[in-house]
Amino acid sequence: MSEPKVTIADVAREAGVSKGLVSFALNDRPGVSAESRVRILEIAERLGWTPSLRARSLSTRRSFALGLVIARDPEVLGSDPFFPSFIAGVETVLAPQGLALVLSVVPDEKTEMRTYRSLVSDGRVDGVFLSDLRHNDPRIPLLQELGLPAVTLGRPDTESPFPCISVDDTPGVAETVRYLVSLGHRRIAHVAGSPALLHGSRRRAAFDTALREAGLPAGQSIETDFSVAAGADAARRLLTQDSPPTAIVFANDPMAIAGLGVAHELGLRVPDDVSITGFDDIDFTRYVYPALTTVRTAPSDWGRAAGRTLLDLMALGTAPDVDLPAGRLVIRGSAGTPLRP
Amino acid sequence: MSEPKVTIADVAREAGVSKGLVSFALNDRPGVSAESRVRILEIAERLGWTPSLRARSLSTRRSFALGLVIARDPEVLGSDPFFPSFIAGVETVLAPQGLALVLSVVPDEKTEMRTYRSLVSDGRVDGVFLSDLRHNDPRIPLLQELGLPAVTLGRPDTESPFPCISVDDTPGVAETVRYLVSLGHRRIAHVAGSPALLHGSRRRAAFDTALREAGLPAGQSIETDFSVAAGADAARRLLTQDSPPTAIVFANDPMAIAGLGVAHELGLRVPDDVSITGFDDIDFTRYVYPALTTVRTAPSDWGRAAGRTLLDLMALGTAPDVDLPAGRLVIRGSAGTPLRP
DNA sequence: AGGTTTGCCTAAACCGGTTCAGAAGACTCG
DNA sequence: CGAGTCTTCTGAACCGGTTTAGGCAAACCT
Repeated sequence: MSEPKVTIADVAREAGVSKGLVSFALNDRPGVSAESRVRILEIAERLGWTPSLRARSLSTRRSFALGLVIARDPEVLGSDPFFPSFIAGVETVLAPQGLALVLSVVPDEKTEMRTYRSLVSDGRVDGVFLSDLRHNDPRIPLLQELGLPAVTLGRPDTESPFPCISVDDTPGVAETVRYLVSLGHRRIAHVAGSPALLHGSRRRAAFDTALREAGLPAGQSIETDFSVAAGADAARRLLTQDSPPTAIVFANDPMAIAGLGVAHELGLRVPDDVSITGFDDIDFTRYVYPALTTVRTAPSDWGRAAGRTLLDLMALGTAPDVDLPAGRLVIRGSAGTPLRP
Repeated sequence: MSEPKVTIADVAREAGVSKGLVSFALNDRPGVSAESRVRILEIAERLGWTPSLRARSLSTRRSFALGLVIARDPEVLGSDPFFPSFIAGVETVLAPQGLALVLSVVPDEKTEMRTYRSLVSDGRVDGVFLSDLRHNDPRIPLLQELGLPAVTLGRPDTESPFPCISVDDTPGVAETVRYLVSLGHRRIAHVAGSPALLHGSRRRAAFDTALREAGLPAGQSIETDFSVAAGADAARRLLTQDSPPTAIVFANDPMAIAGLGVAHELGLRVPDDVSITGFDDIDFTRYVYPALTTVRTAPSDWGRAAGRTLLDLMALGTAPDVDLPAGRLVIRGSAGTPLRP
């Protein structure tokens, strides 16, 4: 079956030159005559030579792979389409370069730190993506100490030596709130994501600011862990109290969809009795009823940008931050004029 | 920062023995006196030696990584929580062994085949998981030819040299149909998954059989690609025709949730006017309205079983098939007695 | 002319492990 | 006591590339 792998030594012998020269020719580096170069390439081709990643790894001390460590409760992970799309985006830039993606899904943050350490000490990856950025993220100093190139998904709130790919969630949240206000809403609540996560607390801050700018009093906010279950709980709490909000801004779509379910269950009409908005514009949003008004983000663009930036960083030693265009509000049916403001 | 990596040569020098002996001691293989062994281990420990995966890879011709290639439209991938959970399950068995998971998300089947080839020729992985099994799956002969250990997720419909992890979907579908019939439904339709995918066509066959066994005439089936959008389209077609079905069995939850949305949009009451059931019991099902009656499956158990089986296969050269317990129907509110049978 | 540079190439070391042939010493056995 | 066997260990080859030091000849000075 597996015909004996042909090595550069075979090519060298066939071409009557030294191993070193073959290596030079193959990597087209100077110091090889044009004539020899084509002959060597031709012979390598004819012999069906393919480079041995393992040998190359050993001598160049690179692994030709990038890492992504995801620390999330599998439950939360499942309902969040961010990662599949993000990964698909990353792959579009890695694959052409012959780089692989090493994925780790770990249950908690402690394991996460250990995982980074072992990825490095095993030399498994040449760089990593840092997602779900947290406040004062301990992974940044860790990776700095480990000397591993990294790209952060989101702008860290601490000093960071790494380039970041970020998108400002503020405009999307602000647009949402303005839209709701323009429809006549005055009691607007927010179901926030995890306050430990930067995008969670930033969306919340954006919400607070937007209310203030609309001249409204501070609204209710409930913190969650971004999970569908927590979103449902929060919605229930908000909607079963006295004088419930007429609109709820959810920090992500899965929670908003759960909110829709809760509203229906409570016999409330959406958007007549309560308006609901989401964030991310996942696949589902178009197909729930009423279709979800939400802010569109583009996870696969993140993936592409992150991949490119990490490649640049590794090749050039430095890479600029990337600011992705802010998400725009997509208006569908789940938000409307309140029946009883 | 990065202190010069300590190698077995350092340990050997320090212990006053040869490199070979150190290697033997470290891998605890016979031929080392108990005395030397502990001394070498002690010194390795003291020096902070850690094995170089790269060097080991080169000399043992193994990569200590397993591969998963996912060929799916990113859109479909995003709404399907199978893979995140599956991967989390796989990781629980890989991580303790120091194995990594190499993930590839590719857009189409052609790229998929190329990806397998390059994973092998690069020696990136020691084995792979074969998911989304198709009829007459070309990946099986390919992997056989490439000599790569593999585990199939689902039982292939062709001769296969690989162990498979499978679960029989028939009981779940049958239970669903029986339940609907017991509620009084007579016109039951099916929104099937992709006929190219084994689990798609098997669920459909199970549906047909179940109807027959209930003494009902063949029901309507619509084929889809498992995507939310296709599910919504199918639901719309089914529900807008003359004498629409009173119940729709969807081949997965995302489509069922879309079906729920379509029903609402058409002004139909669920379950009074139409009952809807899903398959998989994803996170969302509990939180849509009405909560989805569906069949529970356990993707992370698949992951664990697949991981263990692949490890066994690689270690022992053979591993038995695993039959996972069939999914049971989870009764919630989306299916009920038809108002107008 | 002699010395320096340049272009092309080779040999060998190196990356950090594993593995194998065989040496040296201790032990067994007839 | 000498041959044979075990155990323990060494040295070197090996995995398949990259990289460096240096050799040799032709071209380039002045």
